[in-house]
Amino acid sequence: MTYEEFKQKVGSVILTDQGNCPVTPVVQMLQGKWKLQILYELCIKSPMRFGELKKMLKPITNTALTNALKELESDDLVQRIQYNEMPLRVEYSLTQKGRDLLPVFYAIMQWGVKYIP
Amino acid sequence: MTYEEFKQKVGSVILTDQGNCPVTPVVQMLQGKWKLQILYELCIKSPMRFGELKKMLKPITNTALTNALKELESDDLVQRIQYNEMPLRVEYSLTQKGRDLLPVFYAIMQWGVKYIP
DNA sequence: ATACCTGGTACAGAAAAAGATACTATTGGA
DNA sequence: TCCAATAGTATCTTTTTCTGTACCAGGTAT
Repeated sequence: MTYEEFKQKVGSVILTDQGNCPVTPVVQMLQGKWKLQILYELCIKSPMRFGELKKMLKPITNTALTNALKELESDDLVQRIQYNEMPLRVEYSLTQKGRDLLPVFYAIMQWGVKYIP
Repeated sequence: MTYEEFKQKVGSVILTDQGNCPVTPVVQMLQGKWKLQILYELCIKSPMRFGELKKMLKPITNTALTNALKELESDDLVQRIQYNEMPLRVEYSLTQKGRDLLPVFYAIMQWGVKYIP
């Protein structure tokens, strides 16, 4: 994709607010030390339980995992379902909105293939 | 793109390190309050001078702009060229590596079109 | 001489993010 | 009655990031 193609596409698709980068809010939604790794685990396997995620993301703390999951949930990227069994079971999975990030991740990975050794 | 397609593509292309999200380092490179907005301005217009960027990104401070540009430069996403005229002129532009992020930004914007009202 | 232009630096303080440690609620079972 | 398991909370400290303010350097115009 060239500059010019990009400008054309950007211009016609979403550049309604002059000067405000439309990519920023999306990347802000993915910011934080753990969110992307959580989404990645949920891309690979879904649903996953709290403790399962914690094991995969070791050495994450309860606090960090809880906070990240809450934010992802409030952005509607991740769904939380609680089963009131004993012991308690809570499962996390991607929402449709979350799954729709896959092409973004894939574009990033293609860039990574070229530039990360 | 579905889960399964993603897993297949990820698995074959880049998932050599088990459990480590390959998207994370790229997003980390874009983190920080100003970097994306700088890249975005340089997508729209390139090259741009220091003062010109400062005007576009107002109310950014000198410190913040300098730091962000230095990091982008050290990641080889942005190129700095200094012309020793008077008054001094310094121009910033995207490198090829930086321009190759355009498909990523475009994928993000397509997602944004669907989910950001 | 002095003030002004561009493109920065230096440094202190405020604010935000992350980490460490301890604790809670539910309830099934020994 | 007390312990274990899961899925968290609560609170404090440390670390990182961001901001505000002042200043510098080379050269030019007055």
